[in-house]
Amino acid sequence: MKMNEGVEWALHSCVNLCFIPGEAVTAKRLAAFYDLPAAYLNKQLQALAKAGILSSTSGPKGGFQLARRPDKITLLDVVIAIDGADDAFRCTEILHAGPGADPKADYRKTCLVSQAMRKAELTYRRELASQTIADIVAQVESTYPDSADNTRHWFANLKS
Amino acid sequence: MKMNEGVEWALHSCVNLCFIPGEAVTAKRLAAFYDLPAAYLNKQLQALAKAGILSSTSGPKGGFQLARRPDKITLLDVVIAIDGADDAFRCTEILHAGPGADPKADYRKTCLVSQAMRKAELTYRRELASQTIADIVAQVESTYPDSADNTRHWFANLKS
DNA sequence: GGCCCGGTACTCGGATACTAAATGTCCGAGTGCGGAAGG
DNA sequence: CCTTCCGCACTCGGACATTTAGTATCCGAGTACCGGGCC
Repeated sequence: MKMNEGVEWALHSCVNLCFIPGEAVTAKRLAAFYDLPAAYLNKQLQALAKAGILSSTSGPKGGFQLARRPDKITLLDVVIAIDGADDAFRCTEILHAGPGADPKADYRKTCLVSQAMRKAELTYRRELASQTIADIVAQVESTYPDSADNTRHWFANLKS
Repeated sequence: MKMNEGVEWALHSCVNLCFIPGEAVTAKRLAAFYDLPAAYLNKQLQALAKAGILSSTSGPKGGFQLARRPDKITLLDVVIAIDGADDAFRCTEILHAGPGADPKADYRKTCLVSQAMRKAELTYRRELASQTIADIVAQVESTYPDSADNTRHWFANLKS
């Protein structure tokens, strides 16, 4: 069980975009901030844009910005945009191959093993959905106010 | 985020082993029950044995059996044995590359994004740890008593 | 007849291929800006 | 001097390699049983 690494980048990028409201930021600059491969980060940002989390603009003065208020973007939204909506535990309905199986049964719902795993994943997703980008930003502001200021200045000026 | 498919097999196999107490069952027979590739299932069972969940015996009349009581085997134990203990979300501490970073800081603990993700995973693991193989077996017994009997007979007799 | 011993068949165990997916890179389509030309 | 138009530089967007991890298979090490030989 390994989550796409782009999720980390996407979350941090969303947080950083919160510090630069109303302005399009290019993938290159977001990548330079953490010294990430720009082209690959761009790909992740595209996924966020396709999911309606970011809005993108082409051409000079183009870039990405949040498509909606940070308190309307949950961590689950970002995870699903980058990593897909599929459950980690995939019930392949092996019971179908077992003796005395009902060919028309939907074991994804009736199999108790599947139910137990699904139940756990549900709590996971519920927890992710309960936290928003705005929450993270607020925590950063209160816990590391200097860091927040530094980030703002870095993106405001061209140099670090 | 995709979990190893062997987890499903391992869980079902553990449940089935509960129906055959005190007897070693070969990987081949466990695989035949669901028409799975025997060699690959064997590999998963080895992982369970290495984790101390199953005990293995070589030679004729050999096979696998539960190494401890089913109510002492949590779903988390099985997941970790097959899929590894690493968190799905891997904090690569990209903050280290950011401006104004503290080289000696452990961002896996201080990074708020990492904390938020870890918090969600913790609830997931807690939920998995709260359910045992014995719970699943008990649910099967009460919900599908016929299925439980069928399984017992299938393993008792050589034919289905 | 009973005991011992070797061969055999069967099991797990780990080393070895194969396949899919994540990771990383590259080039093309589209767009706004800047400058030059003309009025 | 102001307006218009063209070329350019910069951006996202998706198609294309590369590397890693998951999937699957195979053969060797070990062990209990079974049969024959010996006492």
